[in-house]
Amino acid sequence: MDLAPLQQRFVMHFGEMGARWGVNRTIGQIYALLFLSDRPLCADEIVEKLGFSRSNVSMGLKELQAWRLVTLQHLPDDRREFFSTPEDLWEIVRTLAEQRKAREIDPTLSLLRELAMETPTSDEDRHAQARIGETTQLIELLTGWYDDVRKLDTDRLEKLLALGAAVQRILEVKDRLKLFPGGRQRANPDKEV
Amino acid sequence: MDLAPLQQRFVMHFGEMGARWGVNRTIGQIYALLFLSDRPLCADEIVEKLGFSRSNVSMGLKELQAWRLVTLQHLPDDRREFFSTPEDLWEIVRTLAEQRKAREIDPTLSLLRELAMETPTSDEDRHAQARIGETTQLIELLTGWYDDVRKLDTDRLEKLLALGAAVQRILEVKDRLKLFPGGRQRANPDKEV
DNA sequence: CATAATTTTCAGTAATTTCTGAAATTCACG
DNA sequence: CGTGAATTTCAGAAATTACTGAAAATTATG
Repeated sequence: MDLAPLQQRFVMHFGEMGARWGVNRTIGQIYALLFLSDRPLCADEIVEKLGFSRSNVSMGLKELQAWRLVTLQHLPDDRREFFSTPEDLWEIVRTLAEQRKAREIDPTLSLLRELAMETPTSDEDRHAQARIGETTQLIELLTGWYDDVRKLDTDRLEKLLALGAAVQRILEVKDRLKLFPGGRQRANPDKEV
Repeated sequence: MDLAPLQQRFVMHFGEMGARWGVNRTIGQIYALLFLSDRPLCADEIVEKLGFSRSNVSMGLKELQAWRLVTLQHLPDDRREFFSTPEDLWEIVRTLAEQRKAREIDPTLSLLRELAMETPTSDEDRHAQARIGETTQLIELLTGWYDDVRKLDTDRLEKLLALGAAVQRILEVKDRLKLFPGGRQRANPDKEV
């Protein structure tokens, strides 16, 4: 491996972490390398830097493209394919969230919904189904929230995140305004979201 | 395997999914079984239901305890250990988030902070370090938000999630109130959270 | 403290996943 | 359309991870 110590440590770490994120060591390292690079790299450069076989790098890049985590581009007067990651970190976060949802959450949710339709055959089944129903609701709440916030532009999203729990205080103010009116009144204050 | 079809499908699915969540098939299935069960189960019952070896079940339960995802309890006049998952789904979500943060995010964050301190030895290094710095900031923003919302009680958390992007509209109202005052004014409106 | 029920450990094996090198394929360009 | 540079495929090897059974350790109880 031919890398400056700083980059080496980063790349190694993401190799290990890759495993926890549904990709293998090779893929984690390739991604980390491209992420740090100040220019697109071609497959042979990656082979050189990381010491994997050419075919392994080829497969890794394929998978990273399937995840939409790297993009392919051509340089003028060069037949080779060059790869890079987005400059914008938020774009990366959004892609990761999108892909993980598609791979982990969506299939689970459709199974849960399907199971919730089945007719239970015993008390045990009835309990299991109740549990499955609760789980479905909770996941729907979480993914619904996600579907909402992902529509926000980055600037608003950052502000919202920076607010953190403070948003809660603002909501309390909102509620208090409803309880002790001074301005316009809602028709039915009990009907909470 | 000795399970009603409904439970069987659920258990199988979480066996596969377990792999994506940092545990293996056995552990995913054991957890799913306990999750659906209407009463605590002992190791031999799990062996019976899932068809794994006794030792494998023992190791799986150990790991689930390390994750704090199952709790051990004793029944009166019975020497065996019984296991169950929390009734409250939110408790489960919180535990999962806590554990994944501790296993994936925290080690990454401390490495990134360390690397940000190193002295770069080249232009390439300088670019890499800038990227690492950006990443650190972004992760800090996300974990800061998480640290805030996890302190909310379940009721408030659910309401906040249900609001979704609508919270954005409320914030806009808040901003407008600051810009066109009518009530009490903050001392220093620029000093945002 | 002896016993028997229960749980854990661990060395070896089975299963799975990752990785490689050789061969096949693709593709731009003359 | 032939050439050669670049990429991909894939069968098998290597490495890793999961699982088992036998033996050891633990623990409640008489």
